[in-house]
Amino acid sequence: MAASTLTEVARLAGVSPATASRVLNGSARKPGKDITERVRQAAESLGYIPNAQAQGLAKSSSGLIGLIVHDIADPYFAAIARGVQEAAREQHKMVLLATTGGGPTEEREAVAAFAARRADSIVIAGSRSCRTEDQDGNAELAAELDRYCRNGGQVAVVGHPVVGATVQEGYHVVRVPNQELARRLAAELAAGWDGDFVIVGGPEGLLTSDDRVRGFQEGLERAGRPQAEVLRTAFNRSGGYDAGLQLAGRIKAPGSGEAAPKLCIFAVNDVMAIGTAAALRAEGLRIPRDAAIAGFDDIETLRDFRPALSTVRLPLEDIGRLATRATRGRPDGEEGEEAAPGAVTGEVTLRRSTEAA
Amino acid sequence: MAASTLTEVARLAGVSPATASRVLNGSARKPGKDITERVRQAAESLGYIPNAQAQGLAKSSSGLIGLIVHDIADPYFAAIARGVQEAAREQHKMVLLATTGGGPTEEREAVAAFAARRADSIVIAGSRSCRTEDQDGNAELAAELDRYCRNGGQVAVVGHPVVGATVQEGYHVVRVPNQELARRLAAELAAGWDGDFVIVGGPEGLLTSDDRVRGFQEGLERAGRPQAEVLRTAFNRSGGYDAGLQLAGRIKAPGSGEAAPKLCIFAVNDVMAIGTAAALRAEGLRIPRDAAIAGFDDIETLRDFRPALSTVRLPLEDIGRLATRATRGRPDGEEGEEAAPGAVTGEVTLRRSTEAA
DNA sequence: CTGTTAGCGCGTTCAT
DNA sequence: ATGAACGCGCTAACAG
Repeated sequence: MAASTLTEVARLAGVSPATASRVLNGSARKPGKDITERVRQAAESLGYIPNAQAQGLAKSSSGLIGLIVHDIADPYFAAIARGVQEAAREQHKMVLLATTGGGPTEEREAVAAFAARRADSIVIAGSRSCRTEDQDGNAELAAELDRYCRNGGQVAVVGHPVVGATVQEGYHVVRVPNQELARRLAAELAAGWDGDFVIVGGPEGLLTSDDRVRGFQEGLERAGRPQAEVLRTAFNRSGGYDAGLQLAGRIKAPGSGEAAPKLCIFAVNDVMAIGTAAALRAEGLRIPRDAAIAGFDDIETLRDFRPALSTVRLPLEDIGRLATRATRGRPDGEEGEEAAPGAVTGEVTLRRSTEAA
Repeated sequence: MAASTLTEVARLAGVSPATASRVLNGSARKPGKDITERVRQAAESLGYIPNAQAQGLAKSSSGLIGLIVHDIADPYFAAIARGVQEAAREQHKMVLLATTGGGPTEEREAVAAFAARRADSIVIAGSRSCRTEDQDGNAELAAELDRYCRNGGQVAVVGHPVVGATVQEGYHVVRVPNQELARRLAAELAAGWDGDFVIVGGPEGLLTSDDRVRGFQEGLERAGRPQAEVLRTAFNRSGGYDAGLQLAGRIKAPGSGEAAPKLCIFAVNDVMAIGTAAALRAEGLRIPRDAAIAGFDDIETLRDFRPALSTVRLPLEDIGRLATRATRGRPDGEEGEEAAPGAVTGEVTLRRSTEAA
């Protein structure tokens, strides 16, 4: 009852396995027209499906692309995954998924698993961490990637290079201008807002979060504004919610004279911003009446949120696509000096959630 | 520069490949304690990573689970994917992802690709279609699945069995009580709403959509209400938006005497509902003041949407988990007669978007 | 242009 | 308890 093999097909067609292979799977030189047809029919009638494992073993290349995310249900990663998936399809490859929760240890395991499967390339989409507790994990992850690359694997990382990874062939980084974009967001916000700013950030050491915090502060400084206080919390909705509760208390508590300067909250990603907004609302506050709020990423599913969330648009899907393509050189016969892997740019998008009115 | 092999490890440890294999990968009988240690060290120092392709070839089983979705960026599928991923991890397997856009032809290709990779099991998460245009595609898909199962593959489908698929060993269906839940939703809605109902459904022939439409109509009927008009549109946000525009015109246009009965709109999934709501808003209408609206699925990311969306909560993550587990028998040594694959239940969740006030 | 031979890296019988 | 030999299904280098 096992699937039929190439040998069986060959036998039925009355040819050698090699010939059958040449007909059915892409080979340089094509057999005669008559033979070709016979083999095709035999394969058809047997319902032959090539064994990719065996092909991989023989060719030492698996047609697999490994994708590492923190959480596939997070719309940020889901969007990137879609881009990766598309690019993979262009390359006639399949995507292997690994969800790690963000820890370097689990990421290392994922890389090892991909290496074991002989994935042709690996895309790492989650933010890097440089916390001291992750130091050892990062080192091991770096070592694993290093080995993977040395064995001919291709790696693309979104955002930041893995801490401690040796730059080498096959190791690509799709840089995301988080800092610069956060700076511009701060600039535009500062231009239309008189009150104070507060930043709701992820845990210190999360590079993506840190970049955005730093950029935002820079933007404030250049605008002649005082630095914003930074609240550290989890890098997800519930972290945003917690911060929101805290801020709500603060907004309502003090001698809130009618002229108390309103707060503008910058959450370092949209999902956190939504959480923060939910908390404020739960505490009876209105946006942007009682406080303004801005996010980052411009998650598609959140675009219908009201009041519309000011944010920075990131081409998530493109990022996934670019990362995947970077692991393959230029798509189908283009040239150029390892042409810029396609610069990622974002766009500040001010909406109602930060309107002063 | 290629990765080191088991043979190399064995040589370095001064043992035979067979022994090395027994030590490094799970085998019944364990070699001597001293040998074991030597092999371990050799493997360590060489950075040995087993070649899963070769293992798979030898054992004819790949440790792979194939997951088929319409679109991984759709939060519905992303949630299911998370569940699948978790269950896969329990089974020490990896997830292979295929995005098909929903067409049976692409689904067939995905199944073939999974079969080629010798995936141990396949989870199909997208809704089935029984449109006549998909008839041939369905038949081929069914045939492909059939063959896959006959070769020992395990299949789990979420919602409906593939149209035309032969029921057989290894073919599981995780049933989702869409119809019943829609019926209950209609009942609860009817109890608190005097106006008319309209249904925003997906294209006719999409089984999930059809079930929900049918169930809703049944619920209305049992409540003594007239059948609702059904608008057919795309099964996604933009489809919902289009329907919303149309409905907005209708709501505003007629001799809208102050006592015109308000409309309650049931969109067959949350994403469509959000689209519809966005369109109404864009046309200057308010929810639930000018019209009520309800969805289906209770997508997590959409829970912070305001006004809070009435919907039917579906345990999406569990569904993914159950489907995956169904392909494996009971998890790690449980017993019972192919115990109910874990019944999926949902819960009507009324929120502000359908408040009569 | 076709068939033959020899591995790819590993698990698993068998003997020993 | 260990090692030798074979086969998983296929591709690639040869030979014809």
